[in-house]
This record gives sequence, structure tokens and C-alpha cells, in this order.
Amino acid sequence: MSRAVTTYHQRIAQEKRALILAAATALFLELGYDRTSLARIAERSGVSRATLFKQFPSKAALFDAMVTEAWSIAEEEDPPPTGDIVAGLGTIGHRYAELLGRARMTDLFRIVIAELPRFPELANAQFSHGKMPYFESVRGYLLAEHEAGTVRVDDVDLAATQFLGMISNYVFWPTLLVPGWEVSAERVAQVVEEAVRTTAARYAVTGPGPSTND
Amino acid sequence: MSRAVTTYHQRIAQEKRALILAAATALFLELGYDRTSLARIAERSGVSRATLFKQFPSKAALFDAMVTEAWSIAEEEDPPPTGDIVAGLGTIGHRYAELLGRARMTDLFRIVIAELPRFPELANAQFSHGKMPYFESVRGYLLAEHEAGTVRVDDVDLAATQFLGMISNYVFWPTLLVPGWEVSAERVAQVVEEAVRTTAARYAVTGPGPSTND
DNA sequence: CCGGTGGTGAGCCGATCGACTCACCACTGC
DNA sequence: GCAGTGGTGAGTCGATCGGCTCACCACCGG
Repeated sequence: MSRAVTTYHQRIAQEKRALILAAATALFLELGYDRTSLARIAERSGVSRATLFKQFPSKAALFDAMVTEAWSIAEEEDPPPTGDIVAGLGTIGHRYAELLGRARMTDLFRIVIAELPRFPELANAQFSHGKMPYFESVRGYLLAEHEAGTVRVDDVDLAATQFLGMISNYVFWPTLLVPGWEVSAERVAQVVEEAVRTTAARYAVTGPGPSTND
Repeated sequence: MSRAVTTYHQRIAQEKRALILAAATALFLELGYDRTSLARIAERSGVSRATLFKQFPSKAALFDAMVTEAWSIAEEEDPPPTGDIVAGLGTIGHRYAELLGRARMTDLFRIVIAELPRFPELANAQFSHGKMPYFESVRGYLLAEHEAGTVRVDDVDLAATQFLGMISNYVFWPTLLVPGWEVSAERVAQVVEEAVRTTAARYAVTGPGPSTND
């Protein structure tokens, strides 16, 4: 068996693959799909064109691998806390804002949105790795709180979308359309807290007393 | 004076220009910027390539004109109603949802988001014609209601963003990322109404009685 | 020392692109 | 019928692209 040999060569190949993906990621995110040529990717990654073609059969496959890898950076979600709705939604909201605020996120969304019609398989990856986990997180959390009697939510899907929309519509979507849009960390925290407040004001069961505004 | 002659020829030129823009719009929105060739635009619009170049000095200029024209379809906003916050926000919300739900909107946003980094001037057009009018509409409305004592809103920008975000995060943004996402007209109306309810629950001054949930 | 795997560099291919030019034609209003 | 404006069709140009091939080399483990 030439297993050891195979292992070594596989390691080399893996390193080259990583170099290619890193260069491809940078170039794709900066220039877009069509403006990024395979020659430039090979040049930037310090790899020959032939190697690039051995690793990725086509430009589309390379792009697909790039996006998949970039999405996978989003780690697994932790179990959401329970009991206090303000604390619970706050935790989820801050995680969500942190995810959306990462450096490459805007450019990644930009190119994914642009090329998604031509990469149908890619849509599923985004669907399962992107916003969905947070949507499910909020959804599940609200369901649990609803059954616990802390909140009263008839339409959980809509409530979850409302909560996340109040955050993303301020800290993320404008970055795609308004050049120079930037939100300070303090403002982000404020936005999340206000989203929690509004959600609580709408859905929290007024137990101990009336919902005060301070 | 050859004014009449000029007028006639200008009319012809204007017609050709409209044909070119129509074809360019369809192709750009369908294929994206790079995949759309000037030859195809000329062919589809039934105009010679030479004419196309006389009308638009470059592909970038044509794209810019296309986006500007497509944005201008959004008419001027009417003055927002006053007095009842549910009715007022409802009106604005429904208008907003209607605008976002138009046929070409998703593809237009897709290509604008994709190419915006390379068309800085275009960003201003989107800024002044796109979401901004509605943001200002909500902002101004909330300010008026605040001063009228109907609502208590300390951070008007944030409240307006929350309101619009609750709507757009359900009826629009998913169309860019989730293939096959579709929302029925009834559901859209429901989403808007729920956004109004949530906003009212958070900001409405509880005058006559406690905010009931039914 | 040798077999095998993987990388390398160079080159070729057909196709397409944006940009530009130019001679010629159609049509109008005077 | 004449001048002028605008459209037309064809052609050219240099550049780039994705995809593919092939002979050759580097390096490992046995």
C-alpha cells in the first residue's frame, strides 16, 4: 500500500487547495464573479493554472466551493437561554448582529445575491447556513417562551422575522446599498436592545405590572 | 432655423433611445451586467450598434441610465395621513410593501447591489429614489405624531427603521436569497398590519386604556 | 534507486467582448 | 431638390476569457 505516499501528497494538495480558495475568496469578493479570472486566482495563490484545474474542474465549481467555505465560518449556534425574554432575545440579537457585522459579510452577500440565480445549488447552502439558523433560533425560543406563558405569540414565524428585521434593517441591509454606511458597536448594541424592547412590548405577557418605558 | 427638423430628428432619437433602454433593462436584469453584451442589446432593440454608441458613449453610461430610469418608476410619495397611528402607519406600510413587491424590484436590487461598488454615482440615485423616501416618510410621520402626543418616540430614526424592517424582512429581502420565496397579497397585508400593531404596542401613548391584544 | 502522485509552465484554442470608424441611406422641412 | 440630421450595416481592432493538453520535474515512502 502506498497509503503514506498518498497521505503526504494529499496534504500538499490540501494546502494548495486552501491557497487557491483564499485567493479566490479575496478576488471574488472584491471584483465579483465575472471580473475575476482564473488566471489571476492562480497567480495570486502562487499556483499554476494546471493545478487549479486539477483541483477545481470549472470556475463555477471553484466559486461554489468558495461560498460554501465562507459560509461555514458561521459556527454552530449555542442553545438559547430561557426564562427572561429580554435576556433571551438580547443574547440571540447580539449574536445575530455580530454575525452580520463581520468584515466579509457585506461582500459575501453582495456576490451571493448577484450570482444566486445562476447557482441554484448554492441557494440551499445559504438557506441552511445563513440567516436561517438565527431565524430558527428565534422561532424556537419564542415558541418555548410562549408555552411557558412568558409571551403570547400567535404567529411565531412573523414575530421572529419582525425581531430580526428590526436589527438587520439597521445594521446590515444599508451596508449593501448605502456607501459608507457604518454603525458603531455602541449603536449596534442599542439597536438590538431596542428591538428586544419593541418585541417585548408587543408580545410579552404583562404579568407583574404595566409595561413601563424606562 | 432648422428647429422643426431638429425636433423631428430628436423625436426619432428619443424613440430609439427608449427602445435601447427597454432592451437594456430586460437584458441587464436578466443576465447581470457583465453577461449582457452591447451587441445583444442592439440586436434586441432593433437598433444598429452605431446608433447605440451615438446614444450612449459607453456600456457604463447605458447601465447608469437604465438604473436611473428604472428607479424613477417609483412615483412621488403622497403626503402621509395624520391622527390615527394605526391608519397612518398602515397606509405608509402598504405603500412600501407595494413598492417592494413590484415585478422587477428583486432583479433591480440584485444588479444594483452587485454593481454598486463600481458605480459610485449610482449609489446616490438609489439613495434618493429607493428606500429613503419611505424612510423619510415614516420618520416625518412619527415625528408629527410624537409632537401631537399620539406616540412617544425618542429615537425616530430607529423607530422608522424598525417599522420598515419588520415589513421588508418578510416581504422583500428573502426574495433575494431564498429561491421561490413568494408572499401572497393577503399575507403581505397581514405582515404590514402586524408591523403596525407592534410599532403601536411599543410607541403608542396608552391613552384610553391598556393596549389589548385583540 | 524507483514507482507514483501531484505540481509546473507554457502554449493553444475558439469565442466573445467593448470600442470605434466610415461610407451610405432615409427622411424631414424649407 | 437641397441641406442637414440621425440611423445603418459592416468591418476592424486589441484584449481577455475559460478550458484544455502535455511534457517535465519534485518529492515522498518503501
